[in-house]
Amino acid sequence: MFKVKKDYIEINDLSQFNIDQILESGQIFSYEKMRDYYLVLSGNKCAKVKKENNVVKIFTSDIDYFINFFDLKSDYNVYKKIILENFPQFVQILNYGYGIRMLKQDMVEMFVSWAISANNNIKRIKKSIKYLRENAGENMGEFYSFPTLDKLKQLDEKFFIAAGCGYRASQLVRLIDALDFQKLKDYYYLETSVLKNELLKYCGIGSKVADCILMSVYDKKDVFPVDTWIEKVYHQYFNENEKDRKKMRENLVHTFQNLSAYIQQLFFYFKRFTN
DNA sequence: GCCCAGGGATGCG
DNA sequence: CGCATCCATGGG
Repeated sequence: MFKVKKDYIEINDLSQFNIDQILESGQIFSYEKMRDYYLVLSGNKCAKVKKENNVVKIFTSDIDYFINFFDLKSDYNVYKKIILENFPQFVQILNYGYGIRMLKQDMVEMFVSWAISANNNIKRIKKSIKYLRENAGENMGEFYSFPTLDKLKQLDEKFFIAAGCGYRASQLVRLIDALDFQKLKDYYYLETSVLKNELLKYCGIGSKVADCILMSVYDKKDVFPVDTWIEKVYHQYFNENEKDRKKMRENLVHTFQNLSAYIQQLFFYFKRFTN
């Protein structure tokens, strides 16, 4: 699947790694398409992802971090095979996002980013997070780091309004005020449902945002964030009359179990870019 | 002008 | 618990 070189990671199995699909599947907001590579940011780290002939090269100064970030030790062709065996009706959706992988991202950045994402669109979300990086982060040369938690705690409501966060600005201040780094790390030991109840206590984190944090930070597989796009998929493939997102989520997790988070990304990517 | 975007907080029963 | 209403902002 991959080889570690001196200053980059070489991906040689492109049947389960497509950087365009990974970045456009809506799980990451901090990245930029440059002339001949992608600049991928996570917290205070960065990687340059270059497509070459039959390989993709990930240039970074922190190879171990991005091996984990891109989940390179997992074999997604195994996941895809299991999905095809059990749910052959989704072969088209699976083929469409064949190169998607589940990113393991920066903790604080995800709490803030997913809170900003509520009732928002990806273009505006990216713009706000870029503003946070460039106006409260550290200049790292080629990019700006995501602000540290200490720095975030110094920011006021006005700052988040200037960042384009709209009415979420006051929620963000309350959320950030309540965040405690050690407590967030201790959450790793909690089971999905227990942790979700903890996350729901924070201002700005409801059921959907909690599910996104569970999968992008805490590596939970048995969550299925239901947004407007998943709602459309649900109406198309499951029940066209269902309007209760909670019932959709419960049924989807019950159906897909530990493949839920991955299939959710596939569904989202498919619905967003077809028809 | 309306509708939509990776929904959530609040209040009311 | 369920349910309705309101919420900034920019693009279509």
